[in-house]
Amino acid sequence: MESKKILHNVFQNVEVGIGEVSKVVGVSQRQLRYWEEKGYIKPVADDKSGVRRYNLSTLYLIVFIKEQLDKGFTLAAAFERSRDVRVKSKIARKFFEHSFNDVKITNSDKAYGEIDLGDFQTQDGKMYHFKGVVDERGRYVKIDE
DNA sequence: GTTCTAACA
DNA sequence: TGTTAGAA
Repeated sequence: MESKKILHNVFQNVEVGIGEVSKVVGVSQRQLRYWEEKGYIKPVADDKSGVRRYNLSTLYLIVFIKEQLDKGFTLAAAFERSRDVRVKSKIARKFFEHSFNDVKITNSDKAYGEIDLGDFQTQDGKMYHFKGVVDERGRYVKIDE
């Protein structure tokens, strides 16, 4: 199997217990159970034992909510923000679909390069090929003629 | 030793 | 939310 897919499966199947999540993230077990009761998070379904395990995406969500709480947001507001993040990520992924297939390194030491952003249609219907450039001038977009 | 539910400060 | 009790 393709190594990329293998890694994807590995990450997808990572599960962490409530004790470790609580200790590492800094959220009490009581909170995690309460958030679940509120419907904000969901432990891995296929666990008849009653012991909670969380997958990676849930772990990310827990970390995000914790960060928002630390910033002073209420639990409800924190969860609503996490929803926004998911939607925004989806929009961004859609926009940049297949855009990172080709990244040309122009300076390895300084991490300069050109990202092939692909073809984009402007509002007037014309198609252009864009490249995202990172170099000594900063970061900017370039139209590939 | 860890996690669960339920109840109460 | 924290904490505690009693069971799994």
